[in-house]
Amino acid sequence: MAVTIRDVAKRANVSLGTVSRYLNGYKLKETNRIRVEQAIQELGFRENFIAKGLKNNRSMAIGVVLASLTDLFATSIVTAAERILADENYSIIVCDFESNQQKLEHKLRFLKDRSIDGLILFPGNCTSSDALREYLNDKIPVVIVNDDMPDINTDKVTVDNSNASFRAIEYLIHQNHRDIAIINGDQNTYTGRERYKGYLEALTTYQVQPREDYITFGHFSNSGGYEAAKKLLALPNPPTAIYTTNYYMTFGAIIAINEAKIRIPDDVSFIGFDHFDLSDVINPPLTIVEQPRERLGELAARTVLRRIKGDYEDFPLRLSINTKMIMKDSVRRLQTAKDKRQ
Amino acid sequence: MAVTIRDVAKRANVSLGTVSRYLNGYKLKETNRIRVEQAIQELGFRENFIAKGLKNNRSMAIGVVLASLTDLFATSIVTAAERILADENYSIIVCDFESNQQKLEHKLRFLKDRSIDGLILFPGNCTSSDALREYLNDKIPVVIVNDDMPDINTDKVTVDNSNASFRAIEYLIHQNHRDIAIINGDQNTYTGRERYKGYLEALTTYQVQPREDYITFGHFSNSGGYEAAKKLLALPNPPTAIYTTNYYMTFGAIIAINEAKIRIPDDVSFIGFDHFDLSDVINPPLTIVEQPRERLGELAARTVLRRIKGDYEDFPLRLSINTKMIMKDSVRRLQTAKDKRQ
DNA sequence: GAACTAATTTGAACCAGTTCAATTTTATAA
DNA sequence: TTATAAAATTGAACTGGTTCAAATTAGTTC
Repeated sequence: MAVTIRDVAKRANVSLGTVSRYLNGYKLKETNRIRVEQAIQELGFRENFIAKGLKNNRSMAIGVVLASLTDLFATSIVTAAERILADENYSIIVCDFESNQQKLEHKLRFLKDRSIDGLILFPGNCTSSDALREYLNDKIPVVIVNDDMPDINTDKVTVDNSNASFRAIEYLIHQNHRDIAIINGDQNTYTGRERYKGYLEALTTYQVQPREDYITFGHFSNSGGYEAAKKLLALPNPPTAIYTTNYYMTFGAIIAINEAKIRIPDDVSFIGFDHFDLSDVINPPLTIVEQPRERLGELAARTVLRRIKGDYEDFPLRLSINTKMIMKDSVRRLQTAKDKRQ
Repeated sequence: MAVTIRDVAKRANVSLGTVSRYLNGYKLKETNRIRVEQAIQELGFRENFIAKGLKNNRSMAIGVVLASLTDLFATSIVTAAERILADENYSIIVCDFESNQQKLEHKLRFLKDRSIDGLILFPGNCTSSDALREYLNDKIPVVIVNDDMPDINTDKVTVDNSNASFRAIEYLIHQNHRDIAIINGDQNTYTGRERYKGYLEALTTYQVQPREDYITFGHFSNSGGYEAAKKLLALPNPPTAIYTTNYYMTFGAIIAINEAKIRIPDDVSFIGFDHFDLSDVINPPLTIVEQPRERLGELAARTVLRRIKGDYEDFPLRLSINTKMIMKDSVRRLQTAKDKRQ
C-alpha cells in the first residue's frame, strides 16, 4: 500500500494532524516543518486525492462536455481551459455527447455522480437539459460556452457572433459589394442563428435587399461549406462576395472555389471564419473573423474556478468577447459607377 | 449532505452491509432486495464514486494523454475509446502535453496522483519517460497508441504504417508511375518514420531509384502539406504522383494543387492519408489510405479494461491493425511505351 | 422439533485524508 | 520564578463506501 500521512507522521514524530496542516499550508514550528518535509521526502509520500475528496466533498475535477471531441473550435478552447485548470490542480473529465440530447443528459449525470466540482459545457444544438438544472439546484458551478440556453440561469461566455457577422458584411458593403452570399451553419445552434442574424442586420442597415439564393445553409462542416459554395458558384448571377460562418465551412468553400477555377479575390471576394494555420498559408491569405478561442477557454476556466471558491460576485456572468477581423487579401474593392466616373 | 448507504439501510431496515452487497450485484433475499430498491428510489440515493474509490483503491478514471487536443486523428480515437469506457462506467481524464517532454512527465505524474486506473497514451514525438516507467512499476495498465517507445514494455496498438505506405506506392507503381513524391511528416515521430520507410521499401522493391527532390518533409499540418506540395509542383520535373502521409498534409497539399491550377488526376495523381468527410466530397474524390481510427480507439479501451480486470494474457500486446486503401478517382494509370505500342 | 447445513445478514474495522475541542508548548509580562 | 496569553500540536471522530468474521435465519433431514 502507498505511503500515507500516518506513515509520515510516525517518521517525523509528529501527529497526523500536524502533517495534514503542513500539507494544507498552515504554519508549523520550524523544527517540525523540517522533519515533516524530510519524512515526506524520504518516504516519497504523495497525497491521495481520493481520500482528500471524500472528506472535503471535492473531486478536484472539472467536467467538460462537448458535442464532439473532433470539433477543432471546442477542443482549442478546452486546451486553453485545461492549462489554467491544471495549474490549479484541477483535472478535466471530458465527455462527448455526439450532439444527442439523451446522451447529454446521461453524460451530465455520469459526471455528477463523479462529484465534479464544476462544469464547462458546449451545448451545441441542445437547448435545454433536466440534468443541468440539477447542477444548478445543487450549486455546482456551470459555465456555458458559446451558447444561449435561455432557461438555464448560469455563467455564459460567448463571442459576439452576430456582431462579427455584421462587421464582416459591413466591410464588404464598404468595399462596394452588394451581392453578398452567406454560408450558414445549422440554424438549431445558437452560433448558427446569431451569425446569420448579423448578416441580415448588416444588409438591412445598409439597405441592401437580401437575396434568397445567396443565403445558403449547411452543416458546420467541410462538406457543408463545400456543397454550399458549389451551389453559389453555379448560380446564373453568382455573388461577388462569399462569407462563411465557421472554420470547417471556410475550407470546404475554399476547396470548391479552387476547383471551380475561380480566383479570390479577382472573381469573388471572400471572408472566412476562425483563424487556423491554413488561413494564412493559402493564397491569397484570407480575410477572416478571428475568434478569441484562447481567451474564451481561459475565461471559462477562470469563471468556474471563481465560483468553486465561492466568489459569486457578478453572477450570472454573461460575457461576450469581441471577435477581430483580420484583413488580408481575399476581399477586393469593387468599383462603383461613381468610382469610375472619377 | 447527500444520501448515503446508511440512510438507505435505515430506511430499508437492513444493515449497511446488505445495501452494499445489493449495489455490488450480490443476491439478497427477495424481500430485502425489494425494500432496498424502494429505499434507494425514495431517497434518490446515488453512490459516491469517491468513497468507493477510497476503499477499493480505484478511481474509475482512465487517463488520456495526448500531444494536442486539436489533433483530429487522436481525438477521433479518443472518441471511440470514450464510448467503450463510459459504458463500463469509466471516465476519461484528458491531458494535453503540447508535444513537450517535460509537460508529458508532469501530466503523467498529475494523473498518477489522481489514482487513475489505467492510461491511454499518444506519445507523438516523445520517445521515453521516467514517469511512465513508474506506471509500469506500480502495475498501472498503460496502452500506447500509434507509437513505438522501444524501452517501454507495455501494450501497444498501431496501424501498419509502413505497410500502408508500401501498398500506396506499390499501387502507384502498378499504375506505371515512377516519379512518385512523398510528403513526409515529422521524422521524430514513429508514424513519420514508418510511413517514410514504407515508401522507400516500395521503391526499392520495384527498383525505382528514389529521387531526393521528390522526398519532402514538413510538419504534420495543413501548412506542412501545403508548403511541401508547392515545392514539389515548382520542380522543373514535377512528379507524376504525390503521396501525403497525414490528414492535415493531405488537405494542405490539395489546396496547393488547386491553387496551382493543376488537375488531379490529369496532371498529377494523388494518394492521401486518412478518411474524413472532405476526402469524398472534393472533386475528384481522393484515393486514400484509411486508418481504422474507431477500431484503434476501441482496441485501446478494451485493452486497458482487460488489464485493469487483471487479464494479462498476451501481455504485452503489440497489435497493428491494417489500414485500407480506398480507391477513388485521384490516381491515373499512366501509359507505358509498351501500352502505347499495343 | 432437534440437528445440521447452507444461505443471508450484520456491523465493527478499514481506506487516507480533514477537523476541531482539548492539551501541550512557547512567549511574554509581572 | 511564576502567571497568563498565544501559538502549536494532538488524536478521536468523521467522510461514504467495502469487507469479512461472526451471528442469524432459512431450509433440509430424520
